[in-house]
Amino acid sequence: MPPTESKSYDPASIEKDVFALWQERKAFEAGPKDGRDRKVPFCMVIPPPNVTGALHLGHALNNTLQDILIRQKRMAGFNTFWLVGTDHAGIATQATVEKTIRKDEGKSRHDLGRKELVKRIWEWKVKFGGRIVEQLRLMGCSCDYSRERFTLDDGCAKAVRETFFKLFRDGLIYRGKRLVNWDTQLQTAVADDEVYHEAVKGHFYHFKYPIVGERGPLARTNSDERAGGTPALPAEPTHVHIATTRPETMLADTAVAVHPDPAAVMEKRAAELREKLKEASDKDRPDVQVAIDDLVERQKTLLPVLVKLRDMAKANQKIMLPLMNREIPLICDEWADPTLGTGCVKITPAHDANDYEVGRRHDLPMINVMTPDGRVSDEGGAYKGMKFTDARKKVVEDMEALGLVEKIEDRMIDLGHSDRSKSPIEPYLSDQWFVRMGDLEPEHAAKIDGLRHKAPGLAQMAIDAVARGDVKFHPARYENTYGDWLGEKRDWCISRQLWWGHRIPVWRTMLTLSEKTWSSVMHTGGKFYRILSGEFGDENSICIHMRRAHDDLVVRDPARDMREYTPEYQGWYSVNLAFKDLPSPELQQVLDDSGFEQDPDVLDTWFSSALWPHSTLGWPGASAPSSGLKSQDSGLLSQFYPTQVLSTAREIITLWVARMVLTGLYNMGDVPFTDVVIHAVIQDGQGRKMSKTAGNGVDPVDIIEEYGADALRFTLADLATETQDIRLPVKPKKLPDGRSINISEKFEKGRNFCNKLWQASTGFVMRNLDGYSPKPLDPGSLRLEDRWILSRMTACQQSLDAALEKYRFSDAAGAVYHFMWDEYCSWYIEMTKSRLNQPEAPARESKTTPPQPSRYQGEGAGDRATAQQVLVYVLDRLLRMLHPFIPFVTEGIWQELNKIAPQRGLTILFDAAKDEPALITAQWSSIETRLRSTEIESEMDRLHGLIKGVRDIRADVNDYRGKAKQPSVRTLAKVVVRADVDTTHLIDRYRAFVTPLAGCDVLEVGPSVAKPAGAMSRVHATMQVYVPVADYVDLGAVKVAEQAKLDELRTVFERETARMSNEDFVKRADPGVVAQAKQRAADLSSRILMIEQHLAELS
RNA sequence: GGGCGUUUAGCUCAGUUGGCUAGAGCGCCUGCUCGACAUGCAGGAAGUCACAGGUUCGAGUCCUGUAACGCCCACCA
Repeated sequence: MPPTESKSYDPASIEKDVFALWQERKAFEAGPKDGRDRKVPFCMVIPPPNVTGALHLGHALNNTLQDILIRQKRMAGFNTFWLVGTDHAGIATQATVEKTIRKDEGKSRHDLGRKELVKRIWEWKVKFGGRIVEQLRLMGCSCDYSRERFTLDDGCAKAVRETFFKLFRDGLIYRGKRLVNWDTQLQTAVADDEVYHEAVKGHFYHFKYPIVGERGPLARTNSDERAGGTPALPAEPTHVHIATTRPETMLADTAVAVHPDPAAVMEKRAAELREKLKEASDKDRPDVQVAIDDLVERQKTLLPVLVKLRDMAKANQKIMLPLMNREIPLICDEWADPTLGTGCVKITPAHDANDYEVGRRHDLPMINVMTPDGRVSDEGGAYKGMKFTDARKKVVEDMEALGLVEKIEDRMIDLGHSDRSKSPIEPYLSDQWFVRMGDLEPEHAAKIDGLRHKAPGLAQMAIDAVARGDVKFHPARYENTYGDWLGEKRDWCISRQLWWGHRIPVWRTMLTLSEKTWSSVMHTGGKFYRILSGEFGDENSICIHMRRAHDDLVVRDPARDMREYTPEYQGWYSVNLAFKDLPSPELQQVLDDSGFEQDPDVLDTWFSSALWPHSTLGWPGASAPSSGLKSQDSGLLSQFYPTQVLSTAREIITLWVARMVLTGLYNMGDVPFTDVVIHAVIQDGQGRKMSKTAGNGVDPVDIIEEYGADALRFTLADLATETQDIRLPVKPKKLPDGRSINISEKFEKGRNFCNKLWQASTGFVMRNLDGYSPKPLDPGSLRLEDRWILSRMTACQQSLDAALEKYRFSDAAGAVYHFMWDEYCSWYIEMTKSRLNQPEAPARESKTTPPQPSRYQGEGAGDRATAQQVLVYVLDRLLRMLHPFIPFVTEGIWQELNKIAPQRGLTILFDAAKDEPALITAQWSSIETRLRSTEIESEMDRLHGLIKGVRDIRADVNDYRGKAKQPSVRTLAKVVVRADVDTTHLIDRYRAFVTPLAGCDVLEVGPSVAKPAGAMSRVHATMQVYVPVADYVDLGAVKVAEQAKLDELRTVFERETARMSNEDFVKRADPGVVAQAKQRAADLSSRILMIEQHLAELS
């Protein structure tokens, strides 16, 4: 693009070419061959997006931040590697493909079968799975696309098997009956965090269960008690009253519980409430009072009954479960809260998490009345086969028929729903695999190599790593989220009832051991024996786990521990075989013949993502020795593990970050990364989550089309503060093609910024380079403005580096934004214009002052060349600083600049510019502190003060003229500046750019120049600026303006003097602060004096 | 219920160990098509820093409490 025509920057015109250039140069690949010595590694792994997904704004933000980091490090000479890939995302992907198949072919997954479905999903993945990575390219993300990974690829599969095997062998994986959130539609267990709660309309059913025995209604023929009014039966309860929102689960009740000390609980609660009443606000008081009244009533009427029931429970009283006609015990358990409901609670261990715990405490049977598809199971008696929703109606009807329904209340119920299918969750007892997170017996823990730093368990090991500072969070507050969650040490359910994913590498069967079966199973010739004997591998590749059904006797090494038959081995065993490697065909045959079947479940997607940092770098290696489980060096692994930075959203700190730390330590003996950057969540303008369904989301690809990739990136970086949420006002926009998209005006900031840079570079700098030839310069040959911009440039570089160091992206973007716009464009470029426009003419010598020995030379021939040289040099440095944020436009400009001005050093200050054909791998600037000069900056501030003062007066003048409907004044005829000698020299020397920038024809300056009549003034500490304005406005207006100025200053002055007259302030404040205040007060006072004088003269 | 966070200009947000007259971008107002840029230039108005106390010479900043909002976790027979 030749710098001839003047038009706005068009991102689309260069983004594609620039990206191709980067790829051609293989700039993204780890260890780029660019001749630079890149020894120090810098590695990040991308949080793998779901392979089904499309880029959303959260991804855009996160990947912008990562790309900023990696680009900066690449320029700084690190051997950078940004690993990219996608996640197979079990449920999401399977659901997506199942849905298409159902729509297109009307078939379910069961119609297709497991093998076929998995094949179809792979086909789908190959065809559509590349979308999100393509979108990363659109954004300009400099990932190493040549090493793209997938959590279900062979390398990851190998890592998964190895990890599973190790955990299994170490006794950290177990299979147990546990309550899970069951999604009856997808027929899979759903993790707690995949469940959302939603209030739905429901009912609260009060049932009566008859008490068995002499006192109960089953003995007496009649029961006429009603709970309303006075209780007739403190002594003789005949029924237990329970309340439930899920009546159908009563089919699985195995007890009813009452609290062991109801009186105490009620009293304690009452005391709490009375305490609360004392401190309650007026608003809350009535509610608290109601609660107290309720409780008092309960103590009167309900407590005697509960005490009685408690005693009966202690006497092993039985209850008859209606409908099922099953005797169940009345038990004492603290779970039954006497202040809630009826004070008694039905216990359904197989269908409720709390009841499950109660069941375990009291050794109750666990009866599961639900089938995987949400129907009543064989255990449900007459209700067998009914859908749960239908069973509910029928149960209530039947209870009513028996007269056992006390009442039915309407109630809102907060019900768990599956994130995926949106169907209600059923707590369900099912067989699942778990990773043990809690602390182990010390002897057990000591035997596990993977538990580093003498950790007692997996969770604690990961907690300690952060506590030690091996992993740091930014912002630091997220360490709490991490630590709190891990601190619960809840076991991790890793099995999913899906077909898409890493299948659990365990083969299972049941064996009967008896004298009769012994030899055929365990002995020579027995098929199982071939496995036991080590024919297919030793304990480092096969782990055998036997558990006897009736007493949970565990045999870990049957080959060693069960050599000969003894009667004590008799029993039913469940046998689990875990293999580190996929079974060979021969072994597979043996497994088939011996009745082993592979577990049908797949692993939680997070299991493979947890390994992402090391599995993608090559762990466990092509031929990991099966013995030591030491990682085989794959090159990448030793070079890049541990990685440096992980950037992600806070919602997966627990699900993902914590588990990566855990498996990293367990498998590698070291944390997977040293720094975790947690970015904010982008919400819409009302603070709502962006979502497809709500239609309030912004598609980054739309933004790229509308504003350009750089605009997207810059704006996001600019927004990336340390807050937890970012609001982004969203606006719909209709496109010419009729499509409607969401945009946000926020992105205009980024677009405008890129355009500004483009205009300054191609429209100004490059167009003013004729005759450009860099030559050695020393600081003394530079003019004030040259030294000033170099000083400011250095300041910018300092702020930028410091901000990036601390992952403060918004500060980093802001620093470069203001340097480029306010200092380089608004001041420096403007200041060079007079030099560039008058190539041969030396700067005029002052007429009012004799020539001084100048501190700033170069005001003559060659000045133009110097201006060009500095202009180009600063642009060069600016492009380097901006490149991580807005890579496309900066690279585009760099390429043009290379053609026009390939050499761009300040030769004496720096080595001759190296040949840097691409900005992406150009060198990051080091900070040259000797270029920084606060003295220069403050001198320039004085000149800026003068220029702003004159502009200010002109704006005032035009304001008054506008009101009088007179044309505005562009250039003032004359400006008079009275200043001290030093300032006079300064201004005089630089009048060449002061006059045009201020906008005046004549500039008079001197320590004692005559003050013009009828002038507006601006006063500073070292100068007074007077602009005669009688020709433009009437003096009344001037007086008004001056008076306003005066009033403003007086207010501030009063505040300042009040402070100064405060003895305590003078005595106690930091001396520097006091001195500052003194100076300020003196300043103000002299300015006030000058304005007062000026006003007096005007009158 | 537990934890974390937010509350500063009309909007979106900065404001680091307490100390310049509390800032930026957008929007608004005034004026500018003068040779990079109207996606621009010059200037301006606009704030009881949520509220109430406290500590301090001094509080947007620290402490206590209150209110509203948001997020995460747990739980709700």
